[in-house]
Formats: sequence, structure tokens, C-alpha cells
Amino acid sequence: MNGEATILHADLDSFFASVEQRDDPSLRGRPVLVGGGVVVAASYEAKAYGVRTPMGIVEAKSLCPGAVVASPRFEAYSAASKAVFEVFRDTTPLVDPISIDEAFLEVGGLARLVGSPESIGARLRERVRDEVGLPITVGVARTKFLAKVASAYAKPDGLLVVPVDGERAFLHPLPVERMWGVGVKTATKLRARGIEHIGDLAVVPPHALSAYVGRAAAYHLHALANGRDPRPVQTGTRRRSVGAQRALGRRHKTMEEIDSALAGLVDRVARRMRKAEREGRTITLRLRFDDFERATRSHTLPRPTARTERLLLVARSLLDVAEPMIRDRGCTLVGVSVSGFDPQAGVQLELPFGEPDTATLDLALDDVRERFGSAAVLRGSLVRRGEGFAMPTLPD
DNA sequence: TCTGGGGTCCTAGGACCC
DNA sequence: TCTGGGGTCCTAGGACCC
Repeated sequence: MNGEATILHADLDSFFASVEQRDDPSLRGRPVLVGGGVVVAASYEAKAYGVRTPMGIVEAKSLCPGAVVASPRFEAYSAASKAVFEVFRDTTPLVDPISIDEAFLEVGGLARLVGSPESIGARLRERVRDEVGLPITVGVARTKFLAKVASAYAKPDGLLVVPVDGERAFLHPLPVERMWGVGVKTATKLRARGIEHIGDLAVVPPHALSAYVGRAAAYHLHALANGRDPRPVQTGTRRRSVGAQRALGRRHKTMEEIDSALAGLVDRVARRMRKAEREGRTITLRLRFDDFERATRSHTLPRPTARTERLLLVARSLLDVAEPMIRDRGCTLVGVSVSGFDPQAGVQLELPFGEPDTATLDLALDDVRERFGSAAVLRGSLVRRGEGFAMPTLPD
């Protein structure tokens, strides 16, 4: 496994709000909120007043009366993202995108040619600032998780290297909420049991943790808290679903209005799938009711498709199934997504009885990767996923 | 103060198969 | 009266992320 701090996590600061400030100089230095009903992004000037996402615009304005509200311009963000990723890929070919505004970069092979990971990170920040006009924060560490935590810690407009011999000192005093994968619900459960810092999490045996956060999360969190994160920086990871959704507002909607919204969403999704040359088997209808509770209904076809008519037929039959619920509880959001793109194959390996050590599991994982040439997920058995996200977790 | 739009992964139960 | 052991696939919901 990688023994040096060669992974960069590069994360644009308040991305949407920064693009608005870049494109309209009158917004620079002022609190900016991007959004419609809710705040999608807030500039650091606005965050200083306690504005968070996703928060209602009205509430955000009451916290920060001087804020300027900008409507989202998704094409501008998409173009800015492309420009930033060009700088990433010009830095190293090993770029692992996470979202529109962040990515991991492996720069381990570049040391002799270009310089240390720290100097590469600093240069990357300069280039994004000069060539795209946006502030970006970079974390540098031995693993993805540590690099990600480092960039979050260094925000905004910062650079932080976590040296290999300083990992525990950096990580363990941080609150559990800083863990990637620990949100409000999990943090509440952990805190109720006296687990407040990442250092506390590191010493709880995973089998004990699994009782309240689930098996996979328990082993995953335990490994991360102890500095173990074997996920490599990977290129070429493909999307596993394509979806679209639309909030319908508070006014009561008729079934006809919901159906026509659904038809528009299916058309959009089908076009995007055809453009990406993907076909899927599972169609999921997503609903949100008047009380903001959610429900999903799905159906899996025998064969994949990207044809609008085929997908719409299934989506409509799911809407028929859900009609009584909608009549009963109202509907404030409708969405559709298509997944089941790639066939999945499985393989079973003989592992030593009992609790396998990580070295054994790493070897097994390498074996599977070698045989399938792709990411693998490790459970009680080893499951190969067509283009999955490598997230080894230890079995019970 | 009412709450966007796009995704990811995990869990649990049931149907079904040999 | 008791009822295997192993597996796959599908559905629905939950939590989380940006």
C-alpha cells in the first residue's frame, strides 16, 4: 500500500457562489446566496452569518439581510468545472472525479519530474486561480480519506499537508462529524454513546459499532479512523444511474400535472442516457408527499433500454401504482431514475476461517482485481462490480 | 422559515432456485 | 412435529454526499 503522502484532494470553495462573484465583480467581497427556494451555495461572506446549505432562502436572508441572491446558472458552473478539470488533467493523468467541483489526484509518480506533492498542490492552486479565476483548497495525504479531511480543514483558499507520521495527531482530535460518511443521524448515535472524536471511534471494536451503525459502516469507519483506506485513485469510473427530478411547489397538483411533469423528466433522462450510450434495466419513480416524507417505486425490465417510450411506459405504470398514495398524501416532488446499466458478476474466494487480517484481505482483493481488471467490493464474500467504487470492508 | 437537483452505497425481506 | 444450506435477484427504504 502507498506509504507516502501523494494523494491530493482538490475542492473548489463555495463553487457556485465563487463563479457568480467571478462573473459579476460587484458581488466580490459581499455575501452571495445562490438558489431559488433553498440555498444551493453560499459565499464565505454569507457563511460567516451562519448561512448553511440547504437552508430556505427566507431564513438565510433573515440571518444575513445584506446578502445578494443569485439564480443558479448551471451551464456556467458546468463550463467552469470543465476548465478546472483540464488543469487537473494537465497536472496528472490520474484524476478521480468525485463531483462537479472536487477530485482526487495521484501525484506520486511525479516527484522527480515536477516536485513534491506539496509544491504540486500549491502550483495547482495558483493555476486554477490564474486560469479559471476560482479559489480552490487542496489537501495532501497518504490516503483519500485523510486528503479529503485535510482539504475540509484547510478551507477556504488553503493548502494542508498531513505528514505520514502526523496522521493520528491530526485526525484523532477532530469531531466525529468530520468523518466522510458520518452525517447528522450517525453523529447523534455515536455521541449518544460517548463517541465524540475520531480518536474515540478508532478504539471502539467494529463488531460493537456495527450494532448501531450497520456492519459495513462499522468496519469502514473503524478502518478510516485508524488511518486505513485502501481505495486507490481511479480513473474511468462510470456513472451507475441517471435521474431527474422536479419539485412541484406547495399548490395541490392534479394527476394530469404530475403525469406531464413525469413525461418531461423521462424524456430528459432518456436523452442523457442515449447521449452517454448507456442502457438501464431498473426504473425508479421517486415521490415526495405534502409532509415531505418520501417513497420510491421501482421496476426492473428483463433487458436494458434507453428508449423514451419504453421508459415512459414503465414510469407511468409505477405512477399508477402510486396514485392512491398521492391522492391520500399529496405530492410535492416527482423524480425518475434509471439504473442497472451493467451486468454484475460474483466470485467466491476461500478465506481462512475466523477473522481475516487486513493483509490477507488486501491480497484477496488484489487477486480479484487482477482477474477482473476492475474495482471490487469485499464483503463476507468478494463481489465484483462492473465499474464499482472500491470500498473494502471486513466481514464479521 | 418551509425545504433543489444530482448522485452514491448499504440493509433487510421476500421470491425463487438447486 | 419439524422443517438443510447455499445462493441470486428484486424491491423499498435509509443515510449520506456535493
